[in-house]
Amino acid sequence: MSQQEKILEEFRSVFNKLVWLNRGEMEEKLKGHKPSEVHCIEYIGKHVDPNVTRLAEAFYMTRGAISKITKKLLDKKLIESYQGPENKKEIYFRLTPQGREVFDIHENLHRSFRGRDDVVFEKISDEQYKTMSRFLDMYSQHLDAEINKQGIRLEESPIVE
Amino acid sequence: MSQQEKILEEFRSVFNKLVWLNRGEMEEKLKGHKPSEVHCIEYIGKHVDPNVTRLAEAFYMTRGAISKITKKLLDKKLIESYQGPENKKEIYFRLTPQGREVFDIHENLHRSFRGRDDVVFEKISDEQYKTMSRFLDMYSQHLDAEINKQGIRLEESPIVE
DNA sequence: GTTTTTTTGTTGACAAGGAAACAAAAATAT
DNA sequence: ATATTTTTGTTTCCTTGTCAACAAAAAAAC
Repeated sequence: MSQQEKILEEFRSVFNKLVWLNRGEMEEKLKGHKPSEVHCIEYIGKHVDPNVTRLAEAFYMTRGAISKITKKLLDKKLIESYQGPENKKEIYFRLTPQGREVFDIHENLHRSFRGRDDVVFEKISDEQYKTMSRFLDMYSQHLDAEINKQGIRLEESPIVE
Repeated sequence: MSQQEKILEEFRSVFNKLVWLNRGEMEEKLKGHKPSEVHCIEYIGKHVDPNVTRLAEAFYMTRGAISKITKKLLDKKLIESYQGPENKKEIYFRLTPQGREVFDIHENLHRSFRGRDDVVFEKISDEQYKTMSRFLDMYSQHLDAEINKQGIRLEESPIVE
């Protein structure tokens, strides 16, 4: 196995563990709310004039899927919708007081997760941070370029009728 | 945003891009086979006497889900099942020649993905590798310990009737 | 050796999310 | 100004995976 594969595999493993570990506590403290619902609440609480389309883009999900989630949140009175006077098409969301409660619980959980893992991050020097950050930036840029190539290639082979 | 959150966010972003980018080509080259099916084929091709339970554990999925996937693969004649003489309960899988073809295509794709990203990894020095690897190891161990705590806590609160 | 418990694989009911079709509104072209 | 195209949100149908219940086999307890 190459160094490349080893590093990526380790990333993946750490991520899986992190997700698995956090989900347990999440489910316990936020019983009755699905992860995707909490996710939406978090986004709505942190952005101005969020709508179905923004949420979909942020989560790499379809508008249809988000539409269903926000509908459930509206039914539960955790969010409410509003519109601007100059646009009758876009529908924005804001948290209700009950939604804000869920939002706060979630934020506190995140803080506690961060605290739990502090011991690890304290041992990282600034230089080590920089090394990793630089690597991730490089990789990210490289992938952006490759995604761009893909995009162009797709456009270059249009459906002919 | 703390350094901790920043690094994790960058990890997540790189991963999303990687998945997104690779999936495109995968779907193109392995048309007619779902990602989860290919995933199972890969595992079956690389392990001895794989069964539903092993696959489920490897992918963090339920046995039910795996059972359905392997059923589809059996119908497509990409895998076949066999049993040992001393055990009438466990059912193992192996690739058919057709399944082997899919396996090989998948392996080649992986090689090409690796080649595509070589430019990035070539720029990483051995020390930088070590830094990242050490960090990931530490984090991984820390999470294992935390998961253990969770496990114990769960066992300590049995359902009383 | 018999009984109980655990493991293994399968199935059916259910929920989540994607794809596509759609209507209404907005933006753009002409 | 009008016609066309794009954007936005919703709904329906379909696929995938989870959960719970189950039967058969194996393992463990007694």
